Parts: sequence; C-alpha cells; structure tokens
Amino acid sequence: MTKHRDSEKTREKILAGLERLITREGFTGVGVNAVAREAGVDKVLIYRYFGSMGGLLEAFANEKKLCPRMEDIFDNLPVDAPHYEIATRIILDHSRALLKSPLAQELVCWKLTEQNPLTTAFGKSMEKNEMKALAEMGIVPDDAAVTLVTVLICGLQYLILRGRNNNPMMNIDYSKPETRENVERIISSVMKAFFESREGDSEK
Amino acid sequence: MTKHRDSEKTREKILAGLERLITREGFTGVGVNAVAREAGVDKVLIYRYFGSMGGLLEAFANEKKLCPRMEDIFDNLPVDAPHYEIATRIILDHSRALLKSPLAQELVCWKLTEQNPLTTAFGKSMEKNEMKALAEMGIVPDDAAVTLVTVLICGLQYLILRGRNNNPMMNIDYSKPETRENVERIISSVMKAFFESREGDSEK
DNA sequence: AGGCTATGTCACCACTCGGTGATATACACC
DNA sequence: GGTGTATATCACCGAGTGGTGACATAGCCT
Repeated sequence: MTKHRDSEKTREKILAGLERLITREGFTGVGVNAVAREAGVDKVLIYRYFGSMGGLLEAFANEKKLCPRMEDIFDNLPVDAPHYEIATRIILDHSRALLKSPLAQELVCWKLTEQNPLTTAFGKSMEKNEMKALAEMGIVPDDAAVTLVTVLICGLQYLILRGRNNNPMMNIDYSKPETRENVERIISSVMKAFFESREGDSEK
Repeated sequence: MTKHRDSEKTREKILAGLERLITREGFTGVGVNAVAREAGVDKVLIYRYFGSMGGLLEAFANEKKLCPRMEDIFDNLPVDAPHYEIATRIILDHSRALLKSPLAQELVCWKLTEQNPLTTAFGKSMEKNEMKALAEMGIVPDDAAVTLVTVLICGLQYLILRGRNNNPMMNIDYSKPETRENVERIISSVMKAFFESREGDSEK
C-alpha cells in the first residue's frame, strides 16, 4: 500500500509537471495554475514547497539537468587532432545536443525573451559548458577562432529554433538529416579553410 | 478646429500604439487591453476597426514597414567586387539593419516563439529580402556559400537578440562598437578564406 | 431644424491569473 | 485509542484578460 501523503513525491510531481508543461506548451504557458493543473496537484502546494513561482523555477533549475549530456560532450575530444577538427567537433556536438532536447530549445528561446531564475540559471549552465569547451581547445578567450566558433554555434542554434515551428530560414530545415549533414560538411570545410589561412599569414 | 471624430486617425493611433507597445514592453505584453490603453482609445474600437486582435496584427503587418530599410540594403552592392566581399557585405548589412531596429528584433524573437498573422507576415517579408540578396549575388540557392552566409547571418542575429537583455554569449557583446568591428573583421576574413579555398579545389 | 449614421463611451460578462486563509484528514507518535 | 502535526483540499480574493451589448453624441445630409 503506497502512502497517500508524501511531500517528496508531490514535489517531484510538481517539478515533472513543470518540465512536461514547458516541453509541450512552451514557456508562454507556464504559471502557478497551469503547473498545478498539469501536475494534478493543488496549486497551494506549489507555494508551500517552493514559496512562489520564482522559487519553483529556481528549484527546477537546480535539480534538473537543463543542458542534457552537454556536460560530457567534450570528454572524448580528440585533443591531438588538428585545430580545425576540434573546433568543428565542438560546434557540431553543441548543436546536436540542442537538437535532441526540446526542453533546452525552449529554454534558449525563453532566455531570449525574459529574465527569471530559470533562464539565468540556464544561462550560467550554458556558459560553464562554453568555458569548458574553451579550456579543451586551450585557446585564449579573445581569439578570433573562438569568436568564429561562437558565431557559428549561434547560427546553428538559431536555425534549430527556427525549425521548431516549421519556419526554416532560406529553406535550411535543420531537422532534416541530409540538410544537417550538408551544413556540417560546409562548416567543417570553412573551419579548415579559416585555420589554414591563419597559419599562412601569421608565423610567430 | 480639429475633428473629434475621425476613424482614420484613430486607426492610426491604434497602430502606432501597438508599435510603441511592442517596442517598449516586448511582444509578451501585447493584448487588446494593453494596446487600447497605450493608444489612449477604447478597446471596443479595436474590434470595430480590425475585427479582432489577429486582425489588428495583420493590418499592422500590412501597413507598417516591418523590416526598416532592409529593402534598399542591397541596392548599392558592388556587383563587380570579389564574391567574398559581396557576401560579407550582405551579412554585415543584414545584421546592422537588425541592430538598428528594436522593433525588428522583437519581431524576430516573437517569430521564434509563436505563430500569428504578424509573425508569419514578418517572416515572409524577411524571406523576400533574402531572396533579393540571392538574386543580387547571382548564385544558385543551394550553393554552399549561400548556406554559410545564412548560418553567419543567423549567428549575428542570435548575438544581437542575446545582447538585448544584457546577456551576451561568450562575452561577445555585439552592441559594443569595437566588439562589432572585431566580429565583422573576422567574418570578412573567414569569407575570404572560404571562397579562396573553393577556387583552389574546384576548377570546372 | 430634424434625423441618420458613423464614431466614441461606459458598463458588464465569463474567465483566468497569482495568491491566501480556513478547514479537513492521513499518518506518526505516545 | 487519543493527540498532534504534516499534508492536502476547498473556497475565496482582487486584478486583469478577451469580448459584447447598450447608450451617448458629433457631424453630415436633406
């Protein structure tokens, strides 16, 4: 016989409801009433356990992994490979991880529109990943290559966000595998060209 | 003595109020009541003149220029310049135009989150600009260069959106002129490297 | 002037929102 | 078994939302 009253369990139910709600309806629908409805729980429990909606978002940010498996993306980087290959890997792994996680996509989009405990925590989490990527590359942060990699990552993230609602940009539907492979090939070649051109003109 | 009752004038007031509201408060705040309040007009007039909120958005999309001066960005492109220079110009002009228009930024962001008459119309307007850019370059749409240009444009757009709420990515604050100049320099060089590498290995 | 219609004002509806107080009840402890 | 407390339920609040009907009046036409 399962216990009918288990605070830890209802906490979990609320957090799970929030996650489902964000993933399914998008961040515009989040609110105390909606979360309570989704979790099948009275909304007063949200206030009891989390204090407020902001507290719930904060707890969600702390207890859930917001950037799924992004933390171990960079674990098996081929550090002895040429620079352009490493950079390409970072870009592609980053975008693939985002592509797989509708929740992360929603959070990225949310972060673009407003500030709240969840989005700021999510932002810090992302930033940590980026810094880790930098450390892996062993490059100074203001390097031109870092900037280029960042811009390309941003571009792919943007394309992924556009693809969610089926409004691709310039017919680049990043959700289609063949399109994605094509884009990845192009990015690989441009990174190669960029690094080779740098070796060419700077020899200190 | 000015007329107190002028339907055309109040229509204008409503549209202007909507524009001010989006620009100042962001798209999350738009609604019949808010627009009426901002325009200093009874909300019933919105229904009278536009039928519904959707109708108002549609009218706004049709009667306002959503992508300010983007339509004449590509008028003075140096068509005889090298390809990488043209491509770079397109990327930079595109991003500069977005940077100057807070309204367009908000619409881009809105388009990432939901579909409505305004965002779809805005999307089509953007698309038209992109196609014009393609025509100017005289390149087939599925060309690798086009894809690269698109990804870079997306990247810059994303950086601009991130900069709005002061949460830059990788310390790249695109609103700061020196940062922007640096990014533009890098993009120029990478486009040059890319086009030169293409000439190198394809000689048909 | 008289009347008609377009224009504008006001009051109201049902609903949802975030938030709170009072109350019921399941469970643990004695 | 009795009691206390943590847990959950219910009813309610004020404010705001999208939307509508009833009414007032300015301005034009005859």
